[in-house]
Amino acid sequence: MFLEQSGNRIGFGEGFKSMTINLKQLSKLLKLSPTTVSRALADYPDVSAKTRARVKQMAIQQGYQPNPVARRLQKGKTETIGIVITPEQNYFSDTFFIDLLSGISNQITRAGYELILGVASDEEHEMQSMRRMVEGKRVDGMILTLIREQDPRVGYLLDRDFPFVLYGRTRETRPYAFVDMDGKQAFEKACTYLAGLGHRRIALLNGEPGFMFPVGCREGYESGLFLSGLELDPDLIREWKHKDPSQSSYRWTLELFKNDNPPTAILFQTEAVNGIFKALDELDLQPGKDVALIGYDDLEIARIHRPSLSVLRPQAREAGQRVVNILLEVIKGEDPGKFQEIHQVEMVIRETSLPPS
Amino acid sequence: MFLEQSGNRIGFGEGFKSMTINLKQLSKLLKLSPTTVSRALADYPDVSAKTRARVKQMAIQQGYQPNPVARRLQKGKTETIGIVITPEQNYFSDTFFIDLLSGISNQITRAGYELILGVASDEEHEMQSMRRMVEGKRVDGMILTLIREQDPRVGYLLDRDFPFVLYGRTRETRPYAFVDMDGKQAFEKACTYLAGLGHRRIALLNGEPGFMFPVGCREGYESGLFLSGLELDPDLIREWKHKDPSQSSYRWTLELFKNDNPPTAILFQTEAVNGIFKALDELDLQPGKDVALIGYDDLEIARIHRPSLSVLRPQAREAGQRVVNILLEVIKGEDPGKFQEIHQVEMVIRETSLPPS
DNA sequence: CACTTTTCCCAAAACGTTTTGGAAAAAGGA
DNA sequence: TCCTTTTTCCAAAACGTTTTGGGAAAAGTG
Repeated sequence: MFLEQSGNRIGFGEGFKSMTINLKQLSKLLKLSPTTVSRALADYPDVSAKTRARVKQMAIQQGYQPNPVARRLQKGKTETIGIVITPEQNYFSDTFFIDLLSGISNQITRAGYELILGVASDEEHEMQSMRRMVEGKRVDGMILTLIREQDPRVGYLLDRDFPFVLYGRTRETRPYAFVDMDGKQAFEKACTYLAGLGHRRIALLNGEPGFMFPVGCREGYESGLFLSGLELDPDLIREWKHKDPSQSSYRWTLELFKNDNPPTAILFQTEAVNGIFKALDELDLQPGKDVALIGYDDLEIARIHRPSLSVLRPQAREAGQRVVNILLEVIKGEDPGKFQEIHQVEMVIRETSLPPS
Repeated sequence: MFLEQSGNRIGFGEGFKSMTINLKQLSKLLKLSPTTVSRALADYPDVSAKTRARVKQMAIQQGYQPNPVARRLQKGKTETIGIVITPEQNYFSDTFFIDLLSGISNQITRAGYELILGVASDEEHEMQSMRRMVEGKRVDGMILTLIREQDPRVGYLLDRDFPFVLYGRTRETRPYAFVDMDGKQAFEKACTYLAGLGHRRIALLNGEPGFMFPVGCREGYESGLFLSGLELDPDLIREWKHKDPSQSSYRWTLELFKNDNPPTAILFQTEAVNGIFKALDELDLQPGKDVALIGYDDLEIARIHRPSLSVLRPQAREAGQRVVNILLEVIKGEDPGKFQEIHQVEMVIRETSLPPS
């Protein structure tokens, strides 16, 4: 009864489209000025409680929603934030990135903002897509992922004082906001755990150089070895490629076991697990039994595989939410240098982290 | 020398932000009216070639880009299209969805449009996210994926005559635009191929019921059996779950081989491959040798695995591009019923489609 | 030359909000 | 009562475009 009084619906199947009412029409209906209606809805104190209630009720009844485009023009804000993804350079390990995106989207919606997505094929298009968003005044802020050691995007944005937050870190002396996972601490933890079990030959199958994340992984690995009184053997470190995680990790795993003194344990990013499993299978080594394994990222394969894979589990969803909340602060004018968060990563012990046989 | 004349840059590291110039300023610089400048840039015939050239040159020199928000307000278009994804209900088989998204994003950018992304946790939030975009006047059109047999989104959009295109199909009598893969033809092709090799017991490990895609797969499977003179045995059909593709397909594969007369070949969606491999391994059956396998979707695992997996390969990128081009037509007012495309799917024969042993 | 047509340009309005800067009415203070 | 303060509302401007509806000058036509 309430809703059906809505004076705007004429027919049935076709009245829907005209259901949109704007501020002027709403104000006419209320016999008030657009100013007052706007201010009532925005809870300004200079409109009486009575009329505010009346306005709000009518707004709901009429299904009024301010036109976001008009609001944006007036406010000089796009209420939009941008992100560019580069599928070619993988990291699209199913759950991980989706969890991150899910956390991001969640907070963005809650703030009444919009998320616009760019998909780039390579580094150059990545920059191009970002510039289009920034210089075309299409977004108020940017979220950057898959950060490189030397990342031109960061310099670009800092140069023009444009709000942004990194998921990750880069080598840059000027202050900027970021949310990062503590890859170093994670790999250190995994490494000392394995050493504690008695492993003396622990290998690292690391991500591609050039990106920032593997740097922390390696630091943690080295620090873990040191804390456990183990020597670093460069022969036990290999790096796979984003373009082809499985193939390259397969090759490097085989390589590792050509060693006179092969590893009894491997640390790696879970993306590379298929290649490792395949290589071990070929070498007649049983994962978990003959070689201990701990991966970074808790992908589906890690849970489904038998033996199930011990992993380091970053909370991507929470990180995504933080990234957005921070970005909104930076957009408001807060000092980006204040927001530098490093999140702990938990270790999930499953079946592939046993003592050496 | 050319660029450095740009009168707007003042300092160096901080002049960037004020580099944005608007139409009024540009027109003042040119000693023309904003009208003329706007029309010159839009290639209207009522501005002389000479001034048009002068305007365009100055626009480039000054780095002028029309403010998209202002343009949208005036034009009454958001120049934005929306998509909502639901990671929980998977289908996020790495390359597939990313390829689709990549094709979509590609065409959207080329048209000067924006792609806004919603991430929903379930069916309800999916609808909610879409309604926010539509009723909040945030988009000109919607792209729908992961279509269900009875899909409330389609009815909703048709009811209010809002432009949209499906990637997939649904059960709906009113005309609507879609781009779909010919799952039926693909599975029929795969099925007759296997039958041609001599397989007589061909199983189907199909996607979750309720969604539209598995319906076509089953039709193709049944039709393939029929064309090959084989009986349909309901015992050879099982369905895995989106929530947990690997686990459920693992269970159902084991189930299939409890049969007195077990299959010698399995058709399935590649997402389910991990569970199948695992089950076969446990049963001491060699993929390709003891059981022929053909998956739908050419994921990375299909190429990396040994033996490599024969697959049906949809051209997701091309489909994504078509979806956008069609949507732009529908937004222009073209009849959606005119755009109903079914794309062929190619079969890639690798190592898991041998004759029965 | 006088008239019509074409070429080229522009002032003003419009898109739908929010913000600015009052102003009228009501309430409070003397 | 008169003056001041508070409350409540609103007209007009602004955001940066595009579109509308001319209008002046130039070119063509007889």
